[in-house]
Amino acid sequence: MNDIIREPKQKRAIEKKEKIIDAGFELFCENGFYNTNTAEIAKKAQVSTGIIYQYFKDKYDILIEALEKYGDSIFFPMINNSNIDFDKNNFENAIRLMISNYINIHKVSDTTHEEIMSMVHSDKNVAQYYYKRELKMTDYLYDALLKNNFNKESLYEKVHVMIGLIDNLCHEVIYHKHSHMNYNIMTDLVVDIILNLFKKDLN
Amino acid sequence: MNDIIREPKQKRAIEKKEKIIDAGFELFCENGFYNTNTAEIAKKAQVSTGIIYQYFKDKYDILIEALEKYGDSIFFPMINNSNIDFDKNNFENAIRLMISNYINIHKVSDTTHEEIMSMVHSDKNVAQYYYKRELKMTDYLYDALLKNNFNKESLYEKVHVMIGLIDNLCHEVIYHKHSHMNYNIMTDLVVDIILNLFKKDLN
Amino acid sequence: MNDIIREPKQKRAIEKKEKIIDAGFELFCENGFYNTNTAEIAKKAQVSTGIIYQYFKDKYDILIEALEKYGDSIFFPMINNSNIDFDKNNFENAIRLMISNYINIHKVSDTTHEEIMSMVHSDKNVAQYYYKRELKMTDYLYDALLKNNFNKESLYEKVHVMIGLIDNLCHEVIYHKHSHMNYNIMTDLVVDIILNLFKKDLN
Amino acid sequence: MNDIIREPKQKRAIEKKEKIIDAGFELFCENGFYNTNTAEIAKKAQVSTGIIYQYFKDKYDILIEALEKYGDSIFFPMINNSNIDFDKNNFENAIRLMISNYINIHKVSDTTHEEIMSMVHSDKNVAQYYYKRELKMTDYLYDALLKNNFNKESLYEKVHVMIGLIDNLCHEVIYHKHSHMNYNIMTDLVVDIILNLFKKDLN
DNA sequence: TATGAATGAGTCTTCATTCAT
DNA sequence: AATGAATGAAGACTCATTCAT
Repeated sequence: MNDIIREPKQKRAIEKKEKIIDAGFELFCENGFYNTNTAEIAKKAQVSTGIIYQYFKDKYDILIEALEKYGDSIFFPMINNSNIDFDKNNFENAIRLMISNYINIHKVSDTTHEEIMSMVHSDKNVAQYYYKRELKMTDYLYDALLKNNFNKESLYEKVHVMIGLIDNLCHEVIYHKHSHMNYNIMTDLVVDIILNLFKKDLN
Repeated sequence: MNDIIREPKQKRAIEKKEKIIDAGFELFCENGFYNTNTAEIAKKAQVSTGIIYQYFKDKYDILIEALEKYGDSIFFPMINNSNIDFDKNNFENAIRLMISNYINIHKVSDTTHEEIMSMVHSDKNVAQYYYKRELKMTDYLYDALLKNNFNKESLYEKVHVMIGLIDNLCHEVIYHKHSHMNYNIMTDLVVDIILNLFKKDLN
Repeated sequence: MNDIIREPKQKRAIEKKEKIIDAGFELFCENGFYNTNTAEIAKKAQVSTGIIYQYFKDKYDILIEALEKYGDSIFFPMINNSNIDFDKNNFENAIRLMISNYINIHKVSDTTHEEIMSMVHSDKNVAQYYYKRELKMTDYLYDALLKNNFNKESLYEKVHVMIGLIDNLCHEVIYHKHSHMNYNIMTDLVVDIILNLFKKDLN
Repeated sequence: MNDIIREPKQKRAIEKKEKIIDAGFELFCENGFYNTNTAEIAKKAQVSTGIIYQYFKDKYDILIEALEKYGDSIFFPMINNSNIDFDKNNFENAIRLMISNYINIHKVSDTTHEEIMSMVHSDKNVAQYYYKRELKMTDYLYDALLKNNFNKESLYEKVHVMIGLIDNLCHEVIYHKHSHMNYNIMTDLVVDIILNLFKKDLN
């Protein structure tokens, strides 16, 4: 294993490194880590195979750097790109918006999310990133609700339960297709539960 | 590929096949599918590499047969081995029992569940098994509640939401260790939500 | 390697050995020696794999015994099953009959002849059999012509050349399909040559 | 299967590919395709096993490329390296020269020709090459005779019969060693037949 | 005799990583 | 810094042959 990892400082070199990260991550997300080889990554990044090992310790290192770069947008995209208003008067809308955001994003990049979650479950470092982002997301919502004068008591736990509910619901809608399940009912159920969680705050 | 797959009929042969399935599955669960090779499986099963291919089409086939064998107990162990009483008067206890069952089982086999979930997310066939079991679990609870005179309306969806809540909670307790999180509060929260879901049934 | 090869004396055992030879030879002729495995042979012969090694030293030995058994009919089938009359007055007919016999037989078992010839070219023992049969065939024709009062001088060589001509012609007709070639002309040419070879005898 | 087959452009790489082809072909010709493994090829070519699969799809692909390279000189060497004069006044000499050429070349590379012919009989692609070369050879002789004012009628068929006669004779001389056969007589016989074939052209 | 389960050396092929240029 | 050719260990799978019953 090469132990001289160069940290690129010239613009072109930095671009090259980025290209490798992007190409690698795209392939990992499409086909999984084990089904992606370095030759493919190099080809997609329009780079030679040798150069990869100047910027990265090994193939796995590409994954790690990619997570550093794309963690936010990949793991919890629902808050990343949109500014949702969590005003008490708008709360139900806010929740429904989060749900539809989540579903839409995942519908677009189907395999991506699955391959990432696969790695979350099999690799401790990927799991770390996932949990870190989950925490960040929880904190973000916690702060947003606090700013909107929601009661602080058990707020952290409530937020976490809320995220879990939305997460489950969305997966159900996107992947499962259990034939007996009525997703409109289930969505209303989830929204009701969340509103109920915060009922003291909302009137 | 060898197309003569023997279906063992003699007692010793059946035992041998079982041994391979068990050894393979244990290794897959410990190290993941890609990090387990056939030589290791053979060694752990105290068997030659060749014999594997008399009973299984390929390495992947071992995984599939293992899922067939252990699917129930692996995917949704909380109901598998215990008979929980879902009488209305006992409902809160029943829920708390499911939660502690779940947590206890998973604490024992830490990596197992994670590696399995990894495969659920990366392999369509494993995912199939998972969803099938999830459905089975939902049906089981649905029937149990119906038998105890819970209202049929939206029952299926409620059960599914309930399972999701418990699932999330348990993962949180077992893996996450978010420092700010109070798990007693969170557990109470989840129990409350579930009781609330069925409040019309419970008084 | 097992060095105790049993020579079966009971009727059932002899039948079993024959069955193995037949099954093996059929498969060798269909798919080639290297693409045939002992499991297939055993299966086709309705016999266990183990028993093969009681009657045969190894897989190759099956081939050898099969050649012993089927050499005549496989290598030079044109004279094997038909009694052709080589009377001088009927000579042209006799030749044309040999040609059509040859073509018909080979059209039926296309791969057989090819796989056999492949082995003739790669295996010294198979080659031996081939040459032995070729000689036998030559002798047979030699005797037949002698009996019909053909001149003895250079007869042996003439017969050999004749066989070669017929052999080539038939292969051309069966396999080559050279687009520019007119096979009727070629056949007449070959017949003429042969008649000419024996012109002193024929008038 | 690796789908990145490199077409080498640097001189050294091209040499390496050639080395693999040569080593592979030599071994195939010596021991047959099935009795040659990639490790041997790599060793003989002074190359690592891995590199083989950068230049060739698989082991079989080496054979195909070798045929492309050596097909002419292997299949019909009698015309390849010598310019024979087919002038009518020199015709008998030309034929006798072809015969001795053929015999000499084959005496040198004994197993080669046999292993190749073995493959011709068992592999459709190799057969294709053989037939293509045979055709080329026929065309070459056809053109040569035409240029020397031989009659066009049935010329193609005559040439083909001639090649077959020479082919048979040479094999007889090289391999068969039939004890009763007088090869001088047989050679004279074959030459006579060929002269007779073209007797209208020759006086 | 007969079975068919079992063996394990051997085969092709892949791929992360290194190295000569 | 960069290339891409080269390495070779490792992996999945096959199959002739042996062995326990």
